[in-house]
Amino acid sequence: MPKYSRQREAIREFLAARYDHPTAETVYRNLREEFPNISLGTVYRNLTLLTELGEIRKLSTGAGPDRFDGNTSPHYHFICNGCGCVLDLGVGGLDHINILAGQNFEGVVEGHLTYFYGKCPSCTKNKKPIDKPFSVV
Amino acid sequence: MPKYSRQREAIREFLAARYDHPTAETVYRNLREEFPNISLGTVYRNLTLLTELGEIRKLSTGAGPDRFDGNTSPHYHFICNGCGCVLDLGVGGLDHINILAGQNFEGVVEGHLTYFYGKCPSCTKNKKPIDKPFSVV
DNA sequence: CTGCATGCAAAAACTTTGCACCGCC
DNA sequence: GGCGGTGCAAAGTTTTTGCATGCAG
Repeated sequence: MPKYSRQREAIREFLAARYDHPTAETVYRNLREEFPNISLGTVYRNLTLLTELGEIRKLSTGAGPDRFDGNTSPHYHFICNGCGCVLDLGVGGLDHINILAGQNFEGVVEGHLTYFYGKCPSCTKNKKPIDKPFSVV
Repeated sequence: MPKYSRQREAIREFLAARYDHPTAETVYRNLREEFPNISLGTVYRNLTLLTELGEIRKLSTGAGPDRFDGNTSPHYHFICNGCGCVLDLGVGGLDHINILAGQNFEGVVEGHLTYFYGKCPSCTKNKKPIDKPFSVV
């Protein structure tokens, strides 16, 4: 078990209170208000540790830096092609695709990672993407 | 339409003949046999271009560098937790999960990206992972 | 006190880009 | 010949790490 640290606790709380899946940089900038001397290295170290402990989830979107999610309950993510925002989806019960994937396969399928893409509610209504695509601070 | 180049053609052919989803670095090292002066920048430029043209696919596995797939037909990928290899799966007909994901969601779900995880046939048989996890050259 | 976590900075890992020259059209 | 592609190298972006110091147990 790792030793307690105020920094790690603050990172955990910060992520638990946010629903926009911030990047390490965003966590760092916000944590500096409470810890003016916190370093980006510490943020990365703790994000990695919390991910390994299963207390947060890391999202690798394939474009730009990784994002982090304080919500570890089983759920899926939606990435908007318009503005780049990352949203939680309520969908569940997709585990059957592991069975489908395991058919005609000699190995063992233990799980899957899925990202859904499309237009978020905001971009759907506004038809045009907002000014700053993929910048979510 | 981009102008023909021997380098790009060689990259396309190299990927079409491989089924192990090589990284840019691997493409580079292999191409240097035919083009001793080819640069990593050229490899990256062409991999990006071919991806945009839809002639190859880019795989962002979330760990390590991106990989590239010369097979653009619709299929899914399996990533081995043991040795890190990336395999093609024959499974199809997973599009219904877009419908499921779109329920109770105000936006528009246009597609999804899924990676399956588990033990590849080799790691299943050998029980223990091979010596060099995640190094596929 | 002892050792793990931090802060700081350097470095690593991966990818993109500016520029002069070369080769396709 | 003109312009797009290449080679080379430098720089950009994201993440990791070495080391001295500080705080938790």
